[in-house]
Amino acid sequence: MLKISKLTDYGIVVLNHLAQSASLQQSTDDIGLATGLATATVRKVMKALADAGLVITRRGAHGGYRLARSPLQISVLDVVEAFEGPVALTECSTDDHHCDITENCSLASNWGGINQLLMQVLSRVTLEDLRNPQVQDRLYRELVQQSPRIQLLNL
Amino acid sequence: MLKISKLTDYGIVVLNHLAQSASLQQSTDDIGLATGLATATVRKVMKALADAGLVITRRGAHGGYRLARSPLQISVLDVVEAFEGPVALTECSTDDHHCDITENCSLASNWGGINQLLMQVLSRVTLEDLRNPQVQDRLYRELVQQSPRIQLLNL
DNA sequence: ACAATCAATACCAACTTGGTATGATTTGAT
DNA sequence: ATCAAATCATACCAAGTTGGTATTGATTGT
Repeated sequence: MLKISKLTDYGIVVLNHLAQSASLQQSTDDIGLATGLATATVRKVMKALADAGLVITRRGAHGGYRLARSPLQISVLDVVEAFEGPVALTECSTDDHHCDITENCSLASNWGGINQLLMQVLSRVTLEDLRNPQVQDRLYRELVQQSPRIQLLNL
Repeated sequence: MLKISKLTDYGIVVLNHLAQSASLQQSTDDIGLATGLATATVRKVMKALADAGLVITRRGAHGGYRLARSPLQISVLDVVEAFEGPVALTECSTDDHHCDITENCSLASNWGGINQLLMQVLSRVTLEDLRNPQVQDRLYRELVQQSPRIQLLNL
């Protein structure tokens, strides 16, 4: 599977909706109505998004949520991390790698590399990309022609 | 998290061990001893690997397992799929995409693109790469200079 | 004051995952 | 043939995770 959680998926859907509604303040009810999600669920989703700083909330009457920044500046990685914490394919790939398999598991260091790679990819897909189907072109161009990337891989 | 399952991780560890032991036939006990995993668990791991055709089994006395092909020809994607089935970040990204959110969830098509991208990355990291830390160099070169990739992205 | 709205927490059912056990089947050696 | 060494196929269960909901409290505008 290697799948993201449903909550993360909902997060994307909600953000997408907020992006359409531009500067409009949206209440959880509004969002629930528009996306087909139960408002209770929406609340949970919004909290994670707010904690991650992806949306700005206003409490009280006529309050609600709006995007914290442009859809071009919100990456899939941002959303994934908002709901699931830092990307760590294995326990080895976190900072404190303590294998219970005391083995000469020299693989650890290299998992880190793959992690970086996946994060690179996810961080390059923006909310805007998800909405407009030119993803592939942009990604290809960025991955292929940007050289700063190599630095991130050489750790 | 966006993590792989422990079983998948074990799979990599076991394959790594088999790669070290080259042509040697290894029993589940051997493997368990070498990797620190319980033999019962090893058996479960081996079944998945065998079903996926990554190892070749020989039953009966003096039986055991060995790699089905060179570590250069076994990708991380192979192993991930062996344990977790096809990579599908969201339910939308599978073939039969039926959102329960009847919404204009036009995102579906684009998730597919990201999926492809991740699979590309995972399929380019081989077991051999995991063992020798030149992963980054190879990956960079491949991702950057191979052009056939663009075809896979244009679907 | 009041109503609208988010915040924080807690809860629970359903599913997934990790690990183990058991009995059947295959193979090689004596 | 017989027996021991192995894998095969299943099934099981405890523990953790996930998804969804409810409840109570805090904040804001009118």
